[in-house]
Amino acid sequence: MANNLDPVWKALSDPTRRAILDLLRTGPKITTEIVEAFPDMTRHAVMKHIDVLRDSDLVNTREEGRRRINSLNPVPIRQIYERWMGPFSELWSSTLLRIKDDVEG
Amino acid sequence: MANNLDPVWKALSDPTRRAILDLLRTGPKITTEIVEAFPDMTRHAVMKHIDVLRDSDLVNTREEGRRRINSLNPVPIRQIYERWMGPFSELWSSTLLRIKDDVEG
DNA sequence: TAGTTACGTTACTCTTTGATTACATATTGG
DNA sequence: CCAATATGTAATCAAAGAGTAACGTAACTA
Repeated sequence: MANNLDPVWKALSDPTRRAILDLLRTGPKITTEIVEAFPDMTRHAVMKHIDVLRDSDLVNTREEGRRRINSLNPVPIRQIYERWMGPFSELWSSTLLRIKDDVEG
Repeated sequence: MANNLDPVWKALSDPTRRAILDLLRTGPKITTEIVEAFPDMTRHAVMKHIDVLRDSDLVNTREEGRRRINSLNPVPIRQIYERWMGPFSELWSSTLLRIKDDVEG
């Protein structure tokens, strides 16, 4: 298992890629289905994003004939939460945060 | 309150900036203190990272004489968790995930 | 088997980003 | 006041990232 989450952070920094992950949350999709969900972009641009997601292990791809079935791997997202966001969550319940919410809300 | 979390994602995608946030988790720091925590980088490089963190509202800065005191704002991190990671957390406990873990582990 | 479908590879732009260098300003302690 | 401290601005540069375009291959199906 890859232990360095840097590529995952990089992958998540792009809104298109996060949208692809949102899409895959509803179930596996073949590449063409994903491409068609982004009509403002060329097929190749979307495929590059899928490549990045696969390289960072956020998406698994298995081939079935001429189709490639892409499915979400939620493990790296969970790792980001546990390893990095977890420590910050202590601050979410602090008094300072509540004050800030009051001021801004 | 800023509602678009895109700049926050971008800010978090850089390991140096995440390290700065980790540092600020222990309490507010003046700019020079942060700079000195990254001896492999020039002062300006670190300051630019602080600028990005401030622009994305992850860090608040107040001036005190010739010093700038930088403090962590955990709110955007919480928002990322709630708005984006939360929906995925359903999958963390799903059967699909357990099967996947078994296959890959 | 011929044409359509699904996907891949390579190469080339254009923009953004991370970092450096040089110069400048403001504060403060002695 | 003056030198050291703390920070800021501007110009520049290299590398990475996002997107497009052109061409190619393998598989299904009618």
